[in-house]
Order: sequence, then C-alpha cells, then structure tokens
Amino acid sequence: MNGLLNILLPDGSERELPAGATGADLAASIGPRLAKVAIAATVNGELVDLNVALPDRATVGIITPESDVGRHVLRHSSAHVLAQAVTQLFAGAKYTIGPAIEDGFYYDFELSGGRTFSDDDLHAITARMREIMKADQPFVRSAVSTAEGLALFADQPYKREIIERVASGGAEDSDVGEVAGDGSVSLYRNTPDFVDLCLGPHVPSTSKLGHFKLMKVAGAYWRGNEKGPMLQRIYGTAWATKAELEEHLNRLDEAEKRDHRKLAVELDLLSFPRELGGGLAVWHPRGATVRRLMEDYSRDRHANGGYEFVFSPHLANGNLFQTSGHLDFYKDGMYPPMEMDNGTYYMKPMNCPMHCLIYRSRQRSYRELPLRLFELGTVYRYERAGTLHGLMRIRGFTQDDSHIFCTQDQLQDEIASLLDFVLSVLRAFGFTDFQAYLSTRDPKKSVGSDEIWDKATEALRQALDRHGLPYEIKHGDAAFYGPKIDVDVRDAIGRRWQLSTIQCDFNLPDRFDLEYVGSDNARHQPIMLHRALFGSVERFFGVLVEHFAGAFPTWLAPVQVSVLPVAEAHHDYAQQVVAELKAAGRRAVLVEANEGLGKRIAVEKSAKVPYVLVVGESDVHAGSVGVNARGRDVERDVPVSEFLRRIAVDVDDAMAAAVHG
RNA sequence: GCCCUCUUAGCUCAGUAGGUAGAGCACAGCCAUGGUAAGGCUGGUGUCGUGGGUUCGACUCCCACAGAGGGCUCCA
Repeated sequence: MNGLLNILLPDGSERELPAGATGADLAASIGPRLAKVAIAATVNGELVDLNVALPDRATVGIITPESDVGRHVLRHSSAHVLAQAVTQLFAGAKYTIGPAIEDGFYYDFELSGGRTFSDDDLHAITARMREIMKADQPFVRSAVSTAEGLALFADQPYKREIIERVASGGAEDSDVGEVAGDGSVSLYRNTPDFVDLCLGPHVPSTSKLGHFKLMKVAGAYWRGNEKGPMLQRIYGTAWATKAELEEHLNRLDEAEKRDHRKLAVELDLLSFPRELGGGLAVWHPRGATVRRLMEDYSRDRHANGGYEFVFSPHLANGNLFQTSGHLDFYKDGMYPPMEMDNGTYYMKPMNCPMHCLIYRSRQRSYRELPLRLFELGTVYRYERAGTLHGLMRIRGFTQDDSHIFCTQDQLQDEIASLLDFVLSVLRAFGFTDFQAYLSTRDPKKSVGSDEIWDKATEALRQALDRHGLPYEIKHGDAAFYGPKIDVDVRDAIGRRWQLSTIQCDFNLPDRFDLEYVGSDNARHQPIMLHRALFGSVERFFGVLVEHFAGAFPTWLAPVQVSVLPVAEAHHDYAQQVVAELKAAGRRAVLVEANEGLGKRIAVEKSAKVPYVLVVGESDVHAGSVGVNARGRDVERDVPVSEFLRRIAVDVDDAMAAAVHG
C-alpha cells in the first residue's frame, strides 16, 4: 500500500497511482479525452482542485465543465480572472466578492475616486481577460494565518473586512466561499501580482476558460446593505463551450423579443402614459379584451368552484388598517393618508381586511364553513421608484383574491382541493410545468401556537405530496402569520414565474375577533386562507404575453379572425362572413381592401391574429373562404360552415384540455 | 430610496467644433383592385423630457427635476 494511491472510480474500476499524485495525474491516467475536459474532481464527495494531492482509498469523480458543478467552478474562476483584469487595468481598484451565479458570475469593485465602468471599459477588460486566459496561468491554492492575510491585503479594505469577520467568528454562510473554517485564510494565486481570498476550487489553469461575455455594469451595495457603500458590479456569463454561450445569448435575445412592455406597444395592448404617473397603466381595447376574457374565465371557474363573489371599496378608514395591522407593519407600502371630515383614509393595499369585515358582519355557524369569498380586488401599493417593472411590478393592480374561512379540521381537505383548483386554472392558460415552494415558520417572528403551525404546515405538505408536485421547502421563509405554498410556472422559454400563493393566516382571525359557533355550541376561531391564483391580473397578463410571445391562443386572442376581401368587389361578401362569425360568437373583423392584399395579410399576421381569411371571386360564388391559419399552410375553398366548425374545435379543445389537465 | 445608462416625430433610431433637425415604418391624400407576409406618388409631422444656468445664439455645454432601462435594496 505504501507509495501507491488506490483510487476507486465511480464506475467501480480502480486505478493505482504513485503517492502524491494529483487529480491531474488521475485524469491523465484515465484517458486523454477525460484529462482534457477535467477541470476539477470530487474526492469522497468533496469538490477539490485537480492539482491537490489525492488521499489513499478515495472515491474520486471527475468534474467536467458541462456539468452543473463544473459550470459553477468555471464561472467562479472566470470571476477571478475578471478581478485580476480589473486590478491590472485600474490602479487602486478595490475588489470585494465575485461568486458564480445562474448562467454566469459577477464581481463587485470600488474604483478609486468614485470612477465608474463604461462600455469601453468592458471591452478593455474583456481583452485583458482573454490575454490572461491565453497565458495559461495555473490557479494555485495556499493558506496563511489571519495576520498574514491581513498584511497581504493591506490596501484591500473589503478583503480585510471579510478576514476580520471570519476571524472574529462572525462568518455567515455567504462567507464560506472565501475563508476556511479553521481560522486560516485560503488564497488562490494564478500570477504573482494577483491573489484572491477564496476557498475554491478552481479550474487547473486559466486556459480552461474562455467562453464568456461581460454583460453589464450595475450598482450593488456592499454586503447587500442599503446603508453601506455602493459598489460597481460587473456581470458576466460563462459556459463550457462556444455553442453553449451562443445558445444562452440567443435565449436572451428571444426573451427580449417577448418582453411584454415591447409587445404591449407593438400589439396595441396597453400603455404607461407618462401623464398617469409611474407604475400605472391604461388598457387599450385589444389588451382589455384579453383581460376581460381572462377575468371572465376566472369568474366562471370560481362560480363553479364554490366561491361567493364579493366587492369592496378602494378606500378605507385608517382604523380598519389599524385593526388589521397593516398600518403598523406595512405602512411604507401604502399611499399617504387622506384627511377627511370623519377620519383618515387610505387606498387599500390588500383586500383581506374587507373580507374579514364581511365574515364578521353576522354570527357564523360551522355549517357555513368553509366560506370562500372571492373578489377581483384592485389594490394600490407604493412600490419604490426603482423597483417598477412594466406589468410585473406596478403600483395599482388587481388581485384575484380569495379568502377562505374554515375550521382546523377542514384545513387539510380545503388546501388539497385548493391546490387542484389552482393548477387546473393555470393549465387552462397553457402552463404545464409547475414548481412549488413550501415556506415554513421563522420562530423569530411569528404569531400562533406551535400546534397550529405544525398542523397547517403538515396540511400544506400533504397537499403537495398528494399532487406529486415537485416542491422545495424554504425553511423560515414564511410570513409571521402562517406557512404558505407558492407555485411557480415555467414558461415557453424555460423561465420561471412565481404566480399563485396559498397562505395560512393565524393573525387576522385574531385581530378581527373572527369566530364561528361550532356543533358543540361553543365559539371557535376559524383559520383564514389567503389565496391568489393569477397573483395579480396585470402581472399574469404580462407573463401570458411573454409566454405566448404575443400569439395568444385562439380563445384568448383579442381578434380571432380577420376577413380580407381580395378587392372591393368582394367587400359585401366579406362583411357577410364577418357577420356569420360574429353570430357564432367569434371575434372577427373586416379588413377593407384599401391596401394591397399582401400588405394587409402581413399586418394581420404581425398582429398575431390566429386566423386570416381571404375571400375573393371564387369564394363569393361557393360560399367559402381561404384560410391562412397561424403556423399552418394556406388552404383555399374552405366552406364557411366548415371553418366555423374548425375554430369551435380549436377553442373548445383548449378549454377541455385545460380543465381535465 | 441607492448606483449606472438613457430621454430627438405615434414607433425604431440618425444628427450638428454650439447657428433651433432627418431616415424607415406609422399617419393623411391620390393612384393602383391586388388570391396569401409589406405596390407607387405626394404631404404634414417635432416646444429635440421639464425647469433653470452659461452664451450674441443651446437639441448640443452645466445644474436641478421628472420619466424610462439595467441592477441593488425592498416586496409584513
């Protein structure tokens, strides 16, 4: 045994290597192809550099750059090279931290004299990074004492701060990436003049990197502290291969094309007039049509799902929000008070207090529960100026808000059927890929007994299990008033959107003294569930626009059919076709022959109308239409009755598929 | 709220060492009546985001503000 390393590979085969062999030797021994792509290794499950000595009798895995872990490593190494380039190009630059993130990496800097990075700087930095990568500099780890570390980073205050905090035992999770737990300071050096605090691992050398792009400069607070210094953050994306990089950049292009703010203008859906004020939108006829259809569908489903419809005003006396606690906990998110004769009024930031009042308007019996109140309730929240984002973050929006009051015994079933309902409605809008999150109690800030938290959390968990819905638990992420489930959907290009939420609330029933009389003739407190399905109608609409890239399915399309007479002579017939379509309940418009046919078709197509009908001489005689359907070949001489049948099938199929999921 | 960038016609964008502006699309009028993705001609487009300042003169330079975009922070 002495003098040899006995390496057991994951595939069961064994390798013998001379003592002191490194991961690189290992990689080389198992074939040149693998050696070439290997950028790190795992030893007994721990990620290590290829250039560390391997222990005897270890289980070793080779990390390739295409793997998730491998990408992480190469992105983090790219961040080091970025810091190296910046410190070389900008005298006096202070570098802080630079982790790998989804799709890439970033590094935060402070430049001397408050200088900021420009686009030209990014080009220069990119060029320098390429030089460093070409230079094939090995990443070499070393460890020094705290004192040595502080001396080494004498002119790097941010690095010193990290070392000091770790030395004083104040390290948090986010520090683990930089400093070893045993008090020693872990360093990586790949050239004499650049060393960074880091636990690694890294790629063996800078030449393993290269498929990257610096994306943008942004401001970021040091350690995320709003009161702390503002740093310059450079974001980059990095991949194992050129093809992956290009694919990623294409995805970004695609996302940009789908941007709902851009499509809202192009498709004439809605606008954000400056005169209205930031974060406020007006809906144009086409956008309003889609919204109406969404809302109508939602109402139908709720009506069939055992919900009671309610309405509540947009303004309320401050006493109400005092009772609900919003004025204490949520004041910053509310619009300033309006002083009136008989009190102080506020725009409502939530519908829940109103629904509590409805519940409380008379004595309730257990026989009435669960009581499900539903409202498309418009609320107003003061979102800080820098946080507004199209329809996704807006200052006035409409929640498809439901509050369900039930007994503890009903909780389990209610949540399970609620989850069914939510997913079924989401499917109707074309979403099929869901991911849920279960947020559990943060003991530091919560109301309610252990017993009720456990019971409710368990009810949520079982509902998720019963659905086989994939979910993650976010420990301690619940609001103070109760645990919750959030549901994300994945859209057509793979992005995730957080939409629906189901939240238990042990707080408002208490604050509003809600109660019901049980079968035991005693008074009990109901549990309240908050549930938003779209979340916000506006935001959901925005997500739909991006999901469908503006090409709404036929049942939602603002215009379902455009009818184009070939020439003016066919105008009357076209009008007759439109009338028939309308009589059949279709949203159809006539596009008069005052432009070339090709032009008119192009315009209708770019408006993403699902069916463009062309009618000419032969159609007038045969009672037919030419059908140019989205994504399909043109078909001539289709009888009007046949077309009506087809579009009905198109619409019905979508809805049937949705409901039965 | 903080950092950076941006703001010129309805939209997308050019532009001037500082001498008050252009293109395409859209829009209007006329011609063309065209069978499946943008026909031709003509025309009008504007307080160059707002308010100050510097200047003989500001769209251009400076300041403030507003709005937008990208981030950070926030989203009981």
